[in-house]
Amino acid sequence: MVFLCKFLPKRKIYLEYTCMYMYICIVKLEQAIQSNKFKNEMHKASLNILYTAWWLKTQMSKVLKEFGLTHEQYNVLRILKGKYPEQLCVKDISCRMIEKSSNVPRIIDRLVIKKLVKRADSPTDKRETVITLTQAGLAVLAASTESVNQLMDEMVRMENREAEQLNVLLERLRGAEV
Amino acid sequence: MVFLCKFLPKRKIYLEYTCMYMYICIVKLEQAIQSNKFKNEMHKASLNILYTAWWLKTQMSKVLKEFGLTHEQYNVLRILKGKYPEQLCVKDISCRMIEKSSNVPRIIDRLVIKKLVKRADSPTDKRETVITLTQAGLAVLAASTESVNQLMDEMVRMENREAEQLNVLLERLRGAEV
DNA sequence: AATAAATAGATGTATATACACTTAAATAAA
DNA sequence: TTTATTTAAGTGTATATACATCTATTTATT
Repeated sequence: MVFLCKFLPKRKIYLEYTCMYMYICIVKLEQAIQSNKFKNEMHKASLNILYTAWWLKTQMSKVLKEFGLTHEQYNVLRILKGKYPEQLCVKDISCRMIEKSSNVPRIIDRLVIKKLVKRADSPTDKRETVITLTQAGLAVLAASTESVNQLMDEMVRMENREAEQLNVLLERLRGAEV
Repeated sequence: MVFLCKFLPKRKIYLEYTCMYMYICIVKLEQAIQSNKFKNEMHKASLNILYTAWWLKTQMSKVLKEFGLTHEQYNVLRILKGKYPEQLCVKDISCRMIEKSSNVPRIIDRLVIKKLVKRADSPTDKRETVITLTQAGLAVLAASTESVNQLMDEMVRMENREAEQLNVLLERLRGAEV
């Protein structure tokens, strides 16, 4: 059972939980945002996507925190791993970020301080900086990825077929542009 | 056609677009994050949800910016409207936020400065503050909601049946906890 | 009634997002 | 070859998130 709450109440007769401490296992959107006034199913779906993304991020961040990583720092490390041992410049990382408007130079600043990545000038283009994973970065990434995968396995029990269908629908949603 | 880019290039032979200016109409996740290494369909689905949420927020924020609102400020206004003319305390708003960890007191600070909401002490509980929409708040909300709805109609062409199915799958995902 | 526990809201700090802007370098066009 | 355009990375500012902590107040328990 996964909780968002910091503590379980000591009293026999509980007071109301504040929303911050409320169980994260609430499933229904209507209950999570305490509203059932949706313009239509598409409106509900957009709120559902935003809520599910928050839910996923919150769960993952709890695990990543044990490794001193934020969700975004983890994303940068994974991108670097994807091409390892090749080096990537800041732009290459930005392009691969899930949230495109992330400020990659500053995320890298923090990873450099923790000695998980190294910055160097590019030999081919003097405007560029190239980023490399350090051995420490590789180790932290491996350990945290294992924990994240374990969390996902515990948390989400979805049929492969259902996940496939979800992927189709999400791309259908984004692609519906005319 | 919706762009993320600030400008269209003046040159005949274009240089590469930087990722920040790249078209937002990329549909395929593989292309958007330039990776096709997914552990399984569920892993891909989780990235797809995070990316789609970012995409939705980015699109909506562009519209809301014309009204001087952030996505979160808009969410607070909508929640207040949902119970209008009833007043809500900060906790009631927090519970209804899509992103539960939002810091509602500070979002309200900014809405108060813009005179879109009013703060007052609760008569029944001295710890509480009650928040009310002002006439200006109602007006800005009505206008911005119209624009947002219009955007959604233009942007997303999804069958009602598909949106329903998407809602089922998202709740299935969150509810799959054991 | 006195005390312990919990709540409501606010505040402080580190990190991240959104967006505008700057500088140096690279590239296309004149 | 000179100039205009574009790119890469970084910086500054306002806002938001994540999380811990504080104070006043309310509620349950003793």
